[in-house]
Amino acid sequence: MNSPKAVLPKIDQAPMTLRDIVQDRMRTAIIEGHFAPGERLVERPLCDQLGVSRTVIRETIRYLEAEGLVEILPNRGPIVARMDWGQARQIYQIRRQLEGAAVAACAVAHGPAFPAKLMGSFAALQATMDDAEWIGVMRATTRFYEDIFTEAGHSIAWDIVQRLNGRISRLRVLTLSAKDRPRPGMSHMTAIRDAILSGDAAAAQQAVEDHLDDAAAIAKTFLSSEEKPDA
Amino acid sequence: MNSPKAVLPKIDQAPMTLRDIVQDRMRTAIIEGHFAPGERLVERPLCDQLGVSRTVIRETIRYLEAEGLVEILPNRGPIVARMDWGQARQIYQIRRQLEGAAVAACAVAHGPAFPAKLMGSFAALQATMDDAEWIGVMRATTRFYEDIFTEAGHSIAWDIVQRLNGRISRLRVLTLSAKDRPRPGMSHMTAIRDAILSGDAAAAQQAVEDHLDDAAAIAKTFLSSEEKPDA
DNA sequence: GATAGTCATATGGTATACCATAAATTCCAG
DNA sequence: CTGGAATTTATGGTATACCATATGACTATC
Repeated sequence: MNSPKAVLPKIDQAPMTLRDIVQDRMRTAIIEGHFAPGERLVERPLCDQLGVSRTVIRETIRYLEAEGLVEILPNRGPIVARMDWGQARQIYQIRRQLEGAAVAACAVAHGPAFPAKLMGSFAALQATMDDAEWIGVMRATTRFYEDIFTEAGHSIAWDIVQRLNGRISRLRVLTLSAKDRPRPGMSHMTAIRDAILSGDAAAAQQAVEDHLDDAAAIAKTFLSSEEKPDA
Repeated sequence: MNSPKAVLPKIDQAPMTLRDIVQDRMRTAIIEGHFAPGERLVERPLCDQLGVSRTVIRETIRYLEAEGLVEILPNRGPIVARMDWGQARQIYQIRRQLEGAAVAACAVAHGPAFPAKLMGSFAALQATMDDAEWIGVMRATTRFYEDIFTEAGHSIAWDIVQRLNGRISRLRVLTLSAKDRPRPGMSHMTAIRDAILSGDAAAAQQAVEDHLDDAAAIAKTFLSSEEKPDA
């Protein structure tokens, strides 16, 4: 009755409620920059655009508020969360700790099937580096790290890191498109991969920390220049 | 025209929307154990109990879902989030990193007014230790750590720690009421306080890690015994 | 003409009623 | 006793109405 190829690979798998769809759409819209930070998220226009009721929109906004992607101004309503260097600095610091621990744990504890898997997601990452699509690079980077966190068994830390990444997505885009540096992260990524595969936890952790220190430094220049045009 | 003393210090300060109140109530109800893990949270009864509309309840549940206190079963609805040792282990591990970093930063960077403040919240904590009210102990502990995180400027990490604490609140109660150990945490707390006030970052971090390793060990015995009655 | 007061509009917040679906339970027939 | 159908229950989803507040425009008075 259905398509002949899809026998029963996945019928539904995810009940995918309307809320989930809207959540996903709005989250990616914010992360990918279709809404600017500080921009108001007016309910009724969103209802029209997405074709859903206010209830769904409001529940979604609550969820994204808890995620830190949206903030509520008293008597004004929700806006896309803003970000200053003070917050970004903290986020990079936390990522440093969590990602460092994850790669270290992964380096010493990965199973026999893992190297092939990591090489795969690394190759995919490398492939995205050629085309200038930052969105593809970000997704491939996410998958690469997801493999590491999953193998390390750090699922909760991965959850936290993903949310933090959502909050600094704008900065990540800026650091990726820093053209003066020819694909800076790639050498760090290679170092991370090699250290993990060779079981060198300390080196892996060091590579992650170097990578994030770099990214934080770039992000700082951007944030400082754009948010302090007066000083 | 108004009260003569209050010229204009603060009129409202917190608009305190209904959602905020309900959120707070349900969060503390879950954290303080008035709802058991796995217990269903049926919307309409909650509406009656709290005297609010479904909208508020639903938005609150979305928020708590994002916080990890509530999970949604497909086609069943929300339940109080469950917890196994695998998750708890990760949470204690993350807390170890974040709290360790916070006390270390606080030790080396606290201002001149901070020692008095910390002594105050520590004294309050000590006072709660006498009466067996675990809820008071938990609140005092929270305030003690809040002072530290705030002074260290780690507000985002504090946010994360608080949410993680919410998810393991049941375990924290169990470790607190472990009667065989006569107030075990207090010596660690004293060590943390002294190390911070003397500016010894390494010692402070070590004390935190010892404390959390202890707590995790106790939690593990509880979780293993109650969740593996068959093995 | 400027200031102050009033009014209208837009938005957020809340409440309620309604429908569809899925799951569990109950009940009936074989 | 067993299998299946019908009912109940709860949720997801939607629409709508109402109120409070904030903002901006408009008007009236000095």
